[in-house]
Amino acid sequence: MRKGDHRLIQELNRSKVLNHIRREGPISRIALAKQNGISPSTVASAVQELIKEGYVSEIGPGSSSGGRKPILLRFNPDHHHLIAVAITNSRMLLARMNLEARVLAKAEYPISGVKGEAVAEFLVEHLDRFLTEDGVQSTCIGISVTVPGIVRSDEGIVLYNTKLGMNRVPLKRMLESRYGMKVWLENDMNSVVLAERQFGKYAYANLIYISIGDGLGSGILINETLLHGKHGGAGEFGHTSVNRGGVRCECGNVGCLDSYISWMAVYSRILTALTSGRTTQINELTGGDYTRIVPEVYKEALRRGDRLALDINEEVADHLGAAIVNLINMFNPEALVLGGEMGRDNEALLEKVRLYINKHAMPILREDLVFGMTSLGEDDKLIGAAAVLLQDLFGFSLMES
Amino acid sequence: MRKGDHRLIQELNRSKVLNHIRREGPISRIALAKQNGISPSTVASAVQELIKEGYVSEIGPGSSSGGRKPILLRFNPDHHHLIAVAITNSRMLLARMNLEARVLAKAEYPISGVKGEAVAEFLVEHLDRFLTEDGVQSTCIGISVTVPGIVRSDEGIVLYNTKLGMNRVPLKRMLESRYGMKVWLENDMNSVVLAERQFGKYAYANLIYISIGDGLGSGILINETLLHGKHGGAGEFGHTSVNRGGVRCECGNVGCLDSYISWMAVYSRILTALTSGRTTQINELTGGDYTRIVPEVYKEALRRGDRLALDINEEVADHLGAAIVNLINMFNPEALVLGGEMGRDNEALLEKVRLYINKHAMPILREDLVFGMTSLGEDDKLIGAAAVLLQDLFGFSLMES
DNA sequence: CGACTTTTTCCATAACTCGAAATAAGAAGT
DNA sequence: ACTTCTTATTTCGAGTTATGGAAAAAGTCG
Repeated sequence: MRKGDHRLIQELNRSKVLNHIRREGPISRIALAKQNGISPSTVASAVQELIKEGYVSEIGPGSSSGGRKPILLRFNPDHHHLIAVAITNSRMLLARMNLEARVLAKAEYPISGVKGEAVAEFLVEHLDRFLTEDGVQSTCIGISVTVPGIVRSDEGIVLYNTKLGMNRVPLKRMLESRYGMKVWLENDMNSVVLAERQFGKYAYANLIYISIGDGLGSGILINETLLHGKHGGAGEFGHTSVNRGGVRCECGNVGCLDSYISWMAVYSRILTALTSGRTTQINELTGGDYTRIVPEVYKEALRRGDRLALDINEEVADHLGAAIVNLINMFNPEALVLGGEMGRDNEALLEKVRLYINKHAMPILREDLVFGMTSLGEDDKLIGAAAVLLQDLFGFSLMES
Repeated sequence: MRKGDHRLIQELNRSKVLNHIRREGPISRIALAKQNGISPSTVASAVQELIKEGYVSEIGPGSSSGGRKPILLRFNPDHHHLIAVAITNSRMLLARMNLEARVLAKAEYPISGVKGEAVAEFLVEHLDRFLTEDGVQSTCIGISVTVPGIVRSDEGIVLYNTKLGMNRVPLKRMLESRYGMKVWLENDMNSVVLAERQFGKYAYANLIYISIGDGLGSGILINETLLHGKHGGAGEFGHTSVNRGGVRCECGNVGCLDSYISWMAVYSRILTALTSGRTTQINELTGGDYTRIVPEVYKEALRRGDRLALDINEEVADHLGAAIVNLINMFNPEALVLGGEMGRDNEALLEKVRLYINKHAMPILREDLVFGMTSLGEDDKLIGAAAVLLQDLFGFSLMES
């Protein structure tokens, strides 16, 4: 924990002023002073420094009620930029973003056959090219990387990722020594829940994000802070056992939620139905080509009211609902967000799960619970990477250094 | 959030010094300065104040390696005291305790037939008498109360407790206005997990306490901070559903863990076995008197290797094990502690659950996981109440005031 | 145009930490 | 017993930062 010295009070006040401008701006110096309980002189000197560093700009006079017009200040998101990297199990996204998590430039590369340490090499190779682009005026704050799997964000190590075959890869150290910039590393689900809070429509301090894709993952925010657990392994929602008599999972447990409601589970149920000759609109949507059955097709079938899709959806919703009610009882969150390839835009699923929650969760815990669909677009993991960096850049903690 | 001013840095340094003496003392001023990165002069002035207030005492010279002997300082737990109140569903405990959570004086009253607002009156009545005891020299810091049920500790309100019939009782406000002292209020399980960390043998920042008694409860510590959730309703471990086809629980869910492994569930299974004529040592232990079947008897039967008790234990361990593995996957804790009437000293259960964990939890999450029995005695909830107060008294937070 | 308001800037002051020096007290060698 | 060295504590001046009040700047309103 930090000690108390003059640097501490100055950094704290600076951080309070900057975040207030970020969130409530445009705003005048005097309003900043009043709303934060800091004296006008202190605000003035903090603002002076922030302007010099390019984080804040004066945008001209505001309106007055009989006196000097205030000089309004706003956060300036474009004087600096950051590099966001989102690694998924199938592709790698690179982006240059501004301090409001807007994508300024983007590149995407499929990862196929690249495993283990080679993933880091693959990243470095493409990042080299991406970073040497011309015409970038603003200064770069650093690189923020999100990866699926178990990540020790404090040490910057990818501890464990089956599909990419990564095992104790010290990605942060590798990138920092190569590029001489500060590097952040975080689990992808964790990054997205931060992003939903900061840049989405879920500005809650106790927020849970649930992603249904080829696996099932979650990111959990408690008192504005990510739940990491001892090794960064918290939030393994997909390996919650929902059936003690179920099949053994690679994680060691039995009847894992993952094996009931991930895309793989849905896909195999569709295949079983198709091979047993059941009629479904999925056939028309794909022209009978099994390889063209993807989450989008399934969701389209749902929207069209296809019986098979609806049946599967019902089953998924039941399992998911039960698991989510357990989450609600354990965490008492303010809001729950559904996302991932299977969750996104899947209104049918959202509604079914909502019904389950209303029927089974404790009234006091669900009455004012917000339950909704992800509000970030397809760049969610890039925005997540940015959110991780920005939370650290603008946040204030007694723990650091 | 607090602003940065001179008071902040002084309070922070004072808090660092005091806690360092509390945890590492006896210790000299110079060692405090070195280990905290604070200058000797600052330490000296902080210590001077702490001595004046009675929190710290000089205990004489330590040993030297060729120079002036250091003056050792120790935490003085007896210059102040606090009042701890533990309300359970069946009785009320009052105690005067010192700042090391040692019980100095204790009283116990059965609560029978007292419900709702009357519980508060009952408390006040006995507390009046307890507080007017003679011979108390040290100054009283305040009153700390623990209650089962859903508690809004920030607002000091007992939101909800079925068995005591309490509903939105503003206990903190009531006691503060009557006694003119600061009052703390916390859920009982939460208080105990704090106590296990501070005064028990589980000094982990990420700790989960599980209590099996007439109900099933948990207290969860994340990064040294209690998990409260939005309304203080987090940690309702007993209402985790483990069987979607199970019986409906009063909480609204189905197949709650509570209905499988609480004392009520065990008791009813014993009764069923007895009435169906099964032979068991429980008969000998109770002389056939069903009303004398209590958790202690069941645990004694277990120790004696009674077949029925062992069978029930196996079943309980299976359910509990599955639920705990889910906890491990969600929280990735450093340590898990088992307590409560059914858990305490129940080595058979501990071992069975440990086996289940080793078989089903993800290796990376369980390898260095500590799983053990509660280390606090029967005063656990009183020590818990003290821990809640002391955490707030000695801890430092940017949030307060 | 003058009186009044509101915002911003400037400056002397107070509070606190820090580092160096002074003081205190004991250890070790002669 | 005396000197020298080592370590701990205290003292004091310097440095840093917030603060409150005064002054300046820039409006509004009649």
